[in-house]
Amino acid sequence: MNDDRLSRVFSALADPTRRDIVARLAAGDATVNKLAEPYDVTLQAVSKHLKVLEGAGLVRRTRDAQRRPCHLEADVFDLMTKWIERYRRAAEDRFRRLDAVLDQMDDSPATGTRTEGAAS
Amino acid sequence: MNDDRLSRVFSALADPTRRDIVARLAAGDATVNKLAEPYDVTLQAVSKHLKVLEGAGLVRRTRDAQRRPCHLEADVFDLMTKWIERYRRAAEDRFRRLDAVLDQMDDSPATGTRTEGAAS
DNA sequence: GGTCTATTCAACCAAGTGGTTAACAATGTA
DNA sequence: TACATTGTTAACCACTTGGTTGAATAGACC
Repeated sequence: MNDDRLSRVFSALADPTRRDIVARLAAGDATVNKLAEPYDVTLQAVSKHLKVLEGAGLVRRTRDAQRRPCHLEADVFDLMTKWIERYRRAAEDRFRRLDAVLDQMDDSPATGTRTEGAAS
Repeated sequence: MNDDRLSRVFSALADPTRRDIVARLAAGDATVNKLAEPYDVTLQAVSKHLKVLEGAGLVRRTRDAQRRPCHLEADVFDLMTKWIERYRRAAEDRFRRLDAVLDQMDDSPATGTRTEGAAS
């Protein structure tokens, strides 16, 4: 289910710590310890965050001896931007159409054509 | 705090029902009852969802007698896309740089220049 | 084998979330 | 005024979440 995936991605990014992790991973791969350093939560908490990010497909973890380097998976961003852009564009188009209608009303204000709830 | 706002937006869109509401509002304003129709949850649940969307700045509610028409606020999408695009681009750039490094390594495989953890 | 390092798993806890039902508020209508 | 419509608020419940501590796993090093 694509819907579920989108939910997991948005949910994962709803947490500031996780967004910060993503931001830092955008600059380069890093281990769990390295990632946990700046935050004043336990290593286990960060490990959990990474599991969430991995579950959302935002992060991939490889192996390097005991280390578990984390890598940002940029592809998933597409899923989000596509969803967002789709509805943003729809909303903006509708807004423009409304503007056009209002302009037209200004041009000929006596036609009596009401546009109440016109945006179907 | 901008951080907090971003958290609320992502969190709001993490729910499929709320995303669906946004999708439908992109096609045009609607009342709470109208919005609640297709879902098999109570009106109160939908009302709560709308409150969350309003809190995230995704929806604005006006007044029309007893009715409370909901309107999609497209501006907030910018906040998300900006955040997403920023890190997507960083990740992709880094990916391209890595490609370039690997290409160069193919060209001259005997230079001995290791690139372990090079993406600082 | 023993130990250090890196990371995860398990059990627990307080707070938050999505849902419910029941009651309330506000506005139009007979 | 009484009633119907539209929607919110309040109290509650099951489940999830982000955090903790403590124990376990896995590989490197001596």
